[in-house]
Formats: sequence, structure tokens, C-alpha cells
Amino acid sequence: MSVGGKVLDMAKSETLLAEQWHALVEQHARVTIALERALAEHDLGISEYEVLAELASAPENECRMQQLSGTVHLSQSALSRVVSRLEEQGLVSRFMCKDDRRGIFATLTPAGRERYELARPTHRSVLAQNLS
Amino acid sequence: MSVGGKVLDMAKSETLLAEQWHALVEQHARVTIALERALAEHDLGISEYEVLAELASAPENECRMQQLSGTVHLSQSALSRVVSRLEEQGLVSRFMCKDDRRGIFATLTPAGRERYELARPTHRSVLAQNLS
DNA sequence: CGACAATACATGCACGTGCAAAGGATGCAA
DNA sequence: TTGCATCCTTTGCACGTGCATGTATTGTCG
Repeated sequence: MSVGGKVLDMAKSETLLAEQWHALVEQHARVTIALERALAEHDLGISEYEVLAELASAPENECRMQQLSGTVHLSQSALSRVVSRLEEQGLVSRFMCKDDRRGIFATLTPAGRERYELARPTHRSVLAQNLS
Repeated sequence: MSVGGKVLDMAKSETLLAEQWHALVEQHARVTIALERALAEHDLGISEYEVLAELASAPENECRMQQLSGTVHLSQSALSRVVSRLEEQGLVSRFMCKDDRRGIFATLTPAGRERYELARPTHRSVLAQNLS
């Protein structure tokens, strides 16, 4: 508000920012590690779970790859590989789009739906335990 | 407070948690990417910068490896490699501890100090721009 | 129609990481 | 001294990621 506030900013901001950033990194790391450990018992990684979750909530349980990569925090190549891994486990299927053969849909298989529903309580409880 | 609050928790908590988690991931990713891009112009990675910063603020500008790995968010092996990269660039030096030859100190070289001071304003401004 | 840009996904490659095992140095007990 | 446990760091390996590129399909302009 006043000039005093500005001076305070100048004097303390670097330390404050560093502490804030450090806290953010720490919290992110803590939750991520806990989530990884918990999901590992369902043979899922974090990225795998996110893709499954996105498909599960999508209409018809299907979604274009590109649309997925917008939702999930992954590059296009990383997404392609995640879906490949899920496909190898029989949790999702890929098929080409009839009208635009460039596009590829990913859909949740029954096995994928089951795995997701199984992992969901785990995911939820880990978040509940590790977020404020 | 009341029973109503508890019911609300049960009904909405999963979505709320997911949104909170998603927001955390997003903020972390945004700052990380910005920081990476900015530090790349100083030929530094985030881990490299953190090690430099830690050494710069340590007494005598030196620190045992193990102590460093406690401060920085890195495994032992990762830290060892980061220090190796910094050493190749002449930014830090490694030497054995006289009295306990198991321990290894890392110290900031003049070049390392200079690089750090050069990158510090960048680091600070990126944080200022990307944190609340 | 034919050439060229744009889109969508897959793949080769290099990089940084964690885990587990190895390497080196020290301290202690017999 | 020898043997062995311990501590600290480095290294081998596998994994997931991003970037740049490759391949196939579609859209557009002349």
C-alpha cells in the first residue's frame, strides 16, 4: 500500500520467495512420493493413473490422444508412451478415428475400469493424508 | 464444525482434494519450467543452482557431500553427479577431509561464486513473477 | 489435379534420476 | 597384525521424460 511496504518487499522478498518456493517443492515432492509408493501396489504410476482417471470421466470413456495431453501434465511423446504401457497391460485400447485417420482414440477397457476403481480409494486417501 | 460439515466433507472431499492437488502440480510445473528456461541462459540447471546457492551461504563456502544432500532435494547419487558436472565446469572443487578421509568437501571456486552471483537476480525475478 | 503446409501420433536419442551394488577409508576387537 | 563392521561416496543399470525427427493423413492454394 504505502512506500514502507515496498521497502519491506525489497529487503525481504528474496528470502521470502526462496522459502515459499522451497515449501512448494517440498510439499510437491512429499505428495508425489507418497502417491508413487501407494499406486505402485496397483502396478500404476502417477501418469498412468491420471490417464485412467481422465478416460473414466470422459464421455463414452474415450478420448483423443491430443485432448488427453492437454489435460494431463505430459508432453505428447510421454503421453504416447504412457498409453502404450497401459495398452500392454490391457487397461486401454487404441483405435483410429474413422473420419480423420490421423486421430487416435484411447478408450478404457473393462479391466482398465476395474483397475481404476480399485486404485481410486488409495489415491484419495493419500491425498487426504498429505494435503493440508 | 457441525455434523453438516462432516457430510459435506464426505460428499465433496474427493473433488476438492483432486483440484487442490492439481493446482499444486500446476504451480510447481509452471515455476519449474520458467526456472529451467531462465537458468539455462547461465548454463545452469535447477539442481546445479541449488547446490551453488547452498555452498555460497555455507561457512567457508564449503560443505560435506552428505550435508548437501540433506539440504538439496536429491539422492546421494544424483548429488554426486551434479557436483561432478559443476566440477567439470570449474565452478566447485572437491577435496578429501584431512582428519576423516572418508568425507569429501565441496567448495565454491571464484568462478562458481561469480556464476552464482550472475544467476541470482534471474532466479529471484523468476520466483517473483511466478509465485502468488 | 499437384505441390506444399498443417495436423496427429510414434520413435530415436540424450539426459537426469533413484535404487542397488561396488569401491575406498576408517575404527574396533581379538 | 588380521578380520570385520561401518561410513561415505561413486558407479552400473533401468526408467520416464522432453526435444527433435519421421511417417502418415488431411487441408489448402494455385
